[in-house]
Parts: sequence; C-alpha cells; structure tokens
Amino acid sequence: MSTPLEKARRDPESMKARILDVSRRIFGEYGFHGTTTRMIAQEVGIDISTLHYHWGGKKDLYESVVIDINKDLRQKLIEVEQRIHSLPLGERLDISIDMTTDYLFEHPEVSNLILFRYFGKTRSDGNLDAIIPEFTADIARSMGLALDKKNVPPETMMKVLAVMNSIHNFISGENFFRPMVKADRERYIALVKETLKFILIPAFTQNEAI
Amino acid sequence: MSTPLEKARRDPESMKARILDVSRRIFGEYGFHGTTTRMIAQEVGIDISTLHYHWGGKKDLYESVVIDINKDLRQKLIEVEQRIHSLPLGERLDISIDMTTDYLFEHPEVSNLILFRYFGKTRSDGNLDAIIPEFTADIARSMGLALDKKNVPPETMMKVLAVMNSIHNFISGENFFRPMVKADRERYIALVKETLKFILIPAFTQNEAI
DNA sequence: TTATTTATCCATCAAACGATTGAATCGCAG
DNA sequence: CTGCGATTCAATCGTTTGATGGATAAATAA
Repeated sequence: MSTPLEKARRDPESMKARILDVSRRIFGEYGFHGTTTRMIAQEVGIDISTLHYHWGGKKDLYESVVIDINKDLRQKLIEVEQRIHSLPLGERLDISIDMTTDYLFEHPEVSNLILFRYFGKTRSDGNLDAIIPEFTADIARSMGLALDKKNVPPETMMKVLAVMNSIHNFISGENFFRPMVKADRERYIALVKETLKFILIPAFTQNEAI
Repeated sequence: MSTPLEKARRDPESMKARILDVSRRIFGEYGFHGTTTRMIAQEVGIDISTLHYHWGGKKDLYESVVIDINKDLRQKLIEVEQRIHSLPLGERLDISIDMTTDYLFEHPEVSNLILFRYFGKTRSDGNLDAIIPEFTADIARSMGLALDKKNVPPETMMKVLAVMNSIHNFISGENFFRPMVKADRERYIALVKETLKFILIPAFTQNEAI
C-alpha cells in the first residue's frame, strides 16, 4: 500500500509531485482560504479536474502538503543533529542557526505554512499537527536541554518554541522586514543569522562554564 | 470631517463600533480570506447589508480594523514608554515585557492581525502598514538602542523585530502552544513572561556594566 | 489487434460569497 | 400629526469556488 504523497515523492517528475510542489508554495503564501484550486491548477498549467483526479480535493491536498513539509523539516533536523552532536553548547547553537536558516531560506514555504498553522484558524480543521510537540521535544534533547524526549519540562518546551519561532518569523516575514532594513537578500540573510545569534546564544550559555 | 473609524470610536455603543470590535476578533482568528462578511454579521446579530451600509465593504472594513489595531498598539507603546522612561535597561526590559504581554493577552486579536499581515498575503493588498517601521524605530529608541528614531541601524531594527515577534508569537499561538506545555491560561502567561525574559534580557544586558 | 486502464481536458453544477436594491422601521424636528 | 433623514432587513443578483461527469486520447495489457 502507498499513499498519494508517497507516490508523488517517488517520482519527482510526476503530475502528483508537480501539483504538490506548487501547492506548497501557494498554500504557504496565501494560506488555506486564500488559495483556490484554480490558482494551483493555473500555476501548474493543468485543468482543475486533473488536480482533483490526483489529489481528491482541496482539503486532501492541503493535508498532504502539511504532512510533506513536516517530513522535510524533520529530515533536516536529523541532519542538523548529526552535524552538531557532541559539540559544546555555544557551537551547537551557532551551527544549528546557520544550517536551519540556510535551509529555510531555500524553502520559505516551510516556515510560511508552519506559522499559518500556529496562528491562523481554518473554518473546519482537524488536528493535523500532533507531530509538532514531538519535534519540539526532539530539538530540546538535541540542544542538550533535556536528557530524553519524554517528560521535557514546560520551561524547556517554551524556550525551544521561542527559538524556532524566531527563525520562522524572519524567513516568513522577509517581504515585510527586508524593505524595513533596506537590505538585499544576501545581506538580509546575514542580518537574520547575526540577530538570532545575538538574541539566543547569550540566553542559553549564560550559566555555562566558559 | 471624520472617518467612519473615528465615528465608531467616539460612540462605543454604536453599530459601527460593535461591528468593528467583532471584526477585529474574527479577522484576527481567520484572516482576511478566512473571514466572511456573513460570519461577522451573524456574530454581531445583524444582516449583512447593515454591515455594508456602515463600512462599505469587506475590504474597507478590514482596512479600518488594521488601522484601528495599529492605533491601539501605538497608544499602548506610549504608555509603556512613559512608565519605564529613565530606568536602567534591565528593568526597562522587564517592565516592558510584563506590560506588553499583559496588554496583548487581553487583546490577542492585535497580535493575531499583526502576524497575519507579516506572514500572509492577501490576493489584492495595498501597503497598509507604513506605520510599522516607525513603531519599530520608536521601540528602538525607547529601549535605549538608538538615540533618535531617524537612522536606526538595520542591526538594531532586526533586534527590535525579534523582540516584538517573540511576544506576538506566544500570544497568538496560545491555542497551539498551551496544550503542548499542559498549562492553564494563568500558568501559560507566567511561562511566556519567564521565557521572554530568559531569552531577551541576557542578550541586551550582556555588555552592560552591572 | 483489441480491450482496458490511466490521464487529461471541456463543460457544467450547486453552494457560498460579496454586494446591491427597495421596502420597512425608527427617531425626531417642524 | 407630518415629513425626512438615518438605519435595518428581506430578497436577490452576479461571481467565484470546490467539485463532478463525460468525452477523448494515450499508454498498457491481453
């Protein structure tokens, strides 16, 4: 057995995959209600009925998109963790911020969609994000703030959320913030990293031996 | 001369004001596209045509809402600044976080709408947020990071944005984050303040004399 | 070859949505 | 009371939106 999402990801050239990729971007920009199936179909260059043929309906497609970006993000987190594992905390943070920021600037729809789900309601919405608490606990462990990913204390969860949100904010708000600081894209990315490190590193290293 | 918004705010019992208040909340929850004029009308307990009579149309109403919440936030910032003016930086941050957090938890639609405008696109959207850069510069000065609100350097703007966004995130994401940390509302508010201070205060006081 | 499955588009539907119109109602000055 | 502006609602219009059915062609199997 295999879900439509798995099929799509096996063949990146398939129509399923093309629709999924465009959907990620447009759902990320306009949110669920702001996106129409016609917008997606037009961008892919197909008829709406073809979209329905492959994905069943708008809501099914949206759910697949959410699952897909969660998979991607989780994959990236594993990658980051392998890279920083067994380094001192300050360095772990530094490298994590660099890697995560670079990745998300290349795939801003990931941040967009996550923030949409955090802050916006959908008129009819199931609980699709049971994964997020697990993510957060994983990151807590990876940052050395918790020993295992069960029973992470609330204070720690909150700190991790603050870190992740700060990153997503700058990625997803680029169109809004970048003109404010009059920077080109490259400079903006540098400013984001610098700011994140300025804010985050002192907080988590303040009680550490130097 | 007086705009519909000013009229509404002069008489809080007026239909204009009632519609505006409900609109703030619903636009904040569902965003522009996720909100229908019928949802607002039903919540107020009136017919849609009455809504159109007072506010012209969905878009006009939405713009009034955005202007209204910006006015409120600016007013609050002035209030905060008067309270903290001439205190040492650490204390300024501490009190600012407390006051701003309390205010926003009482009016979460302010955070909701601001984040919606940062991260989401509306299919046709003018530039309605020319005020935000001024806000940000104001806060920078109020935090003692800039001497006057002209020519605030990009690095400083970014830091202020990071601070404000972190606050908005926890307010607006309450429905998502609070179950994750298994806290009741009161406890959640305390956790938010604690986390914000943990993250922010060390960063801004690290180079200060103690 | 023929038959069957897969994939795509065209035409169209029903529901939902933003908006308007015209009549009814209210408050109040003359 | 009368007249009039301000306000409200019921009914409805035109459009958009999500979704479907049927024809068609290409690929695949028999």
